[in-house]
Amino acid sequence: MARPKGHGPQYEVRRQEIIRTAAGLFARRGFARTSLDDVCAAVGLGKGALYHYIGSKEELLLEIQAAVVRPLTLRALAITALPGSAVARLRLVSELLLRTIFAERDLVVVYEHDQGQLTGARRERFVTDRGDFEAIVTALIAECVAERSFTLDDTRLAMLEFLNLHNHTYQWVDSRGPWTGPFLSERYCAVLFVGFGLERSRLAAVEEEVTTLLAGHEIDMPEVAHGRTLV
Amino acid sequence: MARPKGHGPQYEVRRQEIIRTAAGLFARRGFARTSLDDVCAAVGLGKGALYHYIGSKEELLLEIQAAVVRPLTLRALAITALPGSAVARLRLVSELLLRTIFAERDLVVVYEHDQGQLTGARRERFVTDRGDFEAIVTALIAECVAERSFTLDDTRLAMLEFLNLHNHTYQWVDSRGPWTGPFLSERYCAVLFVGFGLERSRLAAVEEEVTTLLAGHEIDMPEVAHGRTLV
Amino acid sequence: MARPKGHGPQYEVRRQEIIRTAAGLFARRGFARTSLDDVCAAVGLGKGALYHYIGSKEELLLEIQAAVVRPLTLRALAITALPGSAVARLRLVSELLLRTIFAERDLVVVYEHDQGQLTGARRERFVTDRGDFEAIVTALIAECVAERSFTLDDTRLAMLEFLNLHNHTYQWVDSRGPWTGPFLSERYCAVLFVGFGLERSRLAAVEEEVTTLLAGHEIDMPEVAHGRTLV
Amino acid sequence: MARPKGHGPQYEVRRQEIIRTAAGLFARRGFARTSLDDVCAAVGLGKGALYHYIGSKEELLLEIQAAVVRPLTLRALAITALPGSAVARLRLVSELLLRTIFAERDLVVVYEHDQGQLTGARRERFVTDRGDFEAIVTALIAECVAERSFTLDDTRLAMLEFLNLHNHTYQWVDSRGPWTGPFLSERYCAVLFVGFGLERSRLAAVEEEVTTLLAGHEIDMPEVAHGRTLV
DNA sequence: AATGAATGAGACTTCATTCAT
DNA sequence: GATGAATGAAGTCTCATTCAT
Repeated sequence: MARPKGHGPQYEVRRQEIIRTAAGLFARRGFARTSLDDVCAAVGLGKGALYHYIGSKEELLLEIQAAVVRPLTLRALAITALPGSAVARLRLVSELLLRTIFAERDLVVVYEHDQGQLTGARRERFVTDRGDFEAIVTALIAECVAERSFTLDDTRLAMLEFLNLHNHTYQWVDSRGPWTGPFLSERYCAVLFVGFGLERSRLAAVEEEVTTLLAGHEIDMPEVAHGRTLV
Repeated sequence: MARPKGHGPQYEVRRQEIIRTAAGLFARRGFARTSLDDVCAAVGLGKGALYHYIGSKEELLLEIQAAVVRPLTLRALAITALPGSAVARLRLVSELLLRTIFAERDLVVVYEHDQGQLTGARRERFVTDRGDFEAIVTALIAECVAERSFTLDDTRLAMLEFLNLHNHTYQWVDSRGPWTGPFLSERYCAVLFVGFGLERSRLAAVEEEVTTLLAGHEIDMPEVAHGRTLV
Repeated sequence: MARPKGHGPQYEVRRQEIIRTAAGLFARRGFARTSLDDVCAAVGLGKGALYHYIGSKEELLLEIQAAVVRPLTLRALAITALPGSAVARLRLVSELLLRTIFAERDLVVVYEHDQGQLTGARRERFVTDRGDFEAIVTALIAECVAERSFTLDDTRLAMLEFLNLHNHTYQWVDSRGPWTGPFLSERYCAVLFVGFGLERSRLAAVEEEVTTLLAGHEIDMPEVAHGRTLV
Repeated sequence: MARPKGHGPQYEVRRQEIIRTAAGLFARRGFARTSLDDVCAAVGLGKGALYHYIGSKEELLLEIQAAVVRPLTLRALAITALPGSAVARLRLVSELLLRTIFAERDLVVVYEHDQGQLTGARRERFVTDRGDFEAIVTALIAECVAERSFTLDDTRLAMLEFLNLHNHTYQWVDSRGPWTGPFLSERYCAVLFVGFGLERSRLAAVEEEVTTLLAGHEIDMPEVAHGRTLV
């Protein structure tokens, strides 16, 4: 965040490279089990040089978290602001989430898994950021209820169900199935939306609206990536 | 010559006490961030004495994992063998899962969160154990399809959806909502089952069957526990 | 040494059993690398019980050392007192040494190898004991010179050569050659004695005298044992 | 990206210093009884810094072993390749061995004494290295037989006798006698060679040849060092 | 901008020994 | 005589971080 001035033009590039490389290691071995020596080796920098780019190991973790949740929140806000039914927009948020999980596996795995390693002010900031995103989802679900797409008495519980189903995907995205974000999004939402009270017959219309929205607007989302199989 | 090298009668009691105390610490601070010194302090033993009860830190982790997945599998198998519709039995497995999550928060949190810390043979054993449980769920879902309760083309994906929704609950069970396992189970299953193709009108009948089964059989499940709020 | 009174008749038997079992472990793994737990497991006793028989780990080591050097010294003294030429008696001491190395491999290995682990008074006692044995050998060599069997100007150096050649055998006795103590003794002495100035033509006579002495007197020596091959 | 991860120019110097200092401690107190804390104190480094230079305690031991056996083997090979009789060259190998024992007491003591502490692949490598050296000696002895200097039926046993006599010297080199390597070598070889069948009258000629070889060729050997007396 | 050396706290684990029963 | 539990010091090794160059 607050970086000393006077850095060369390559500084930020290198920095992002380090954050992503570190995320890859953290995702595989876990944050606590990965040493900064490992990071140095992976990045090709000496111990001292690494500290020119990161403030501390925990700061590095926070950068990873931020690299996930900040774009996610911005993009979800943009989707919320689109015209169209709330269900369709919720379906787009679902797709955003899953595309992100598939396209940024490492970052997301660290984000989901190593939340607990943050401490103090950094922890609070994380909770706030995550809360912002959850609020967007909750509001969207409430809109769905308002427009009579869903029949729900507890939008907060519905939000938790929505996020349970989506977020836990990080646990097996690497090792199972040859699915893509958009595919899983359609499937997840089919189950959730009908379960939330949407008439099954309306699903096709929702998908059509989603297609139209995707075609008609510049919606900022990660590219579609395929699941891989880990060694 | 070699007389039996047993343990005192208190040994196993103390051992379980240690496993549970350690689970509490691991759940809160994370496995990697919790030192055996912390465990010693919590159980009131010296470093050396702790090793009378555990083989190593990782062995301790495995014990925790086993304490979750082994009873879970046994109990799920017993439920599978009950008479009654497959949907009702799946609903009971859901309740088993959620009651376990609520009653054994600490153990479950460690089980779900610190899988990756196991290595070598211990890791393989964990994967096998988890696979056994997943197979039970998959089979039950297939039965639901066979009895025409669900309309699904991919039971494996359905299983992953089922477990995503349930398992991710551990992430917030401590800090949110004043819900119970049975309550969440009904809610989760209402969404999932209808999403999977069950007619909404049949939900009440399923619940009734569940009540009957619970009343009529000795079904081995953790007691109902309420959510708490962490500091 | 100073044992509390009132021990049952089995006490000393059990004690010797422990000493020999421990020697086996120490010989294989080294004194420092062998824990008393290992000893307990091998003997079939609990930790506490072991301390009824030994004063401490180092005391156990001293007992092993004593079990080697004390009989060795007594037996060597007895040989010295025999009638006959000094060369023949030196040859018998050689055979005593090598028979001991083969028959009591474990004890000897510990004796030779882990001298340095003794401390304080125990160390001094060890040095004294070993010095006693060396003095016997030196005196015998001096007798050989006196009787004109050897031509030497430095009996102490000759003693060191004699013991170098013999004692270092413990280093490979387990893994090499299918030899026996008496065989190696004849070979070693053939080289040494001729090297020390004995006329080669007299070797046969010495061997004959040795045979006569062995047949005509009750000479206390370990039984002949064959080398084994370790796994 | 990945730039060469070298070490500073002082690194190897410091490293050798550490290896030799550690050898001194290991020689006196034994490998197992010497802690890395002791080594740290002796070299004036913190615990962590020590690990910049060594991989582990056992690796340190291996370095010491290698520092003995590798030069020894190379130098013995060079001697083998010299012109001259086999006896003279065997006598030079003897002198090489004893000069090494005297000049590098600490390294040799550790080499001879703490072989058993190596494990796994490191142990195998040690056995191989030692075998190489033994093969050189055996071959030289066979040459002596071939040139009719010795009369032997078992060159392998002769090699073991040769090495027994020489190697065991490490056990007392510190505390006894004011001898030097060349002196002991002449004495040892006088005994061995005559014992192996060389005519005593030829000894002087061998010594003369040795002197000529030493004067006429650049033979790589440790400087002559005198025995010291330990506290 | 980068390096490699150094630090020092702290991690897991082992082990000789003692003690109540 | 014997047990198993407990102790507490010490051991090897790791690692985030700092610093002189």
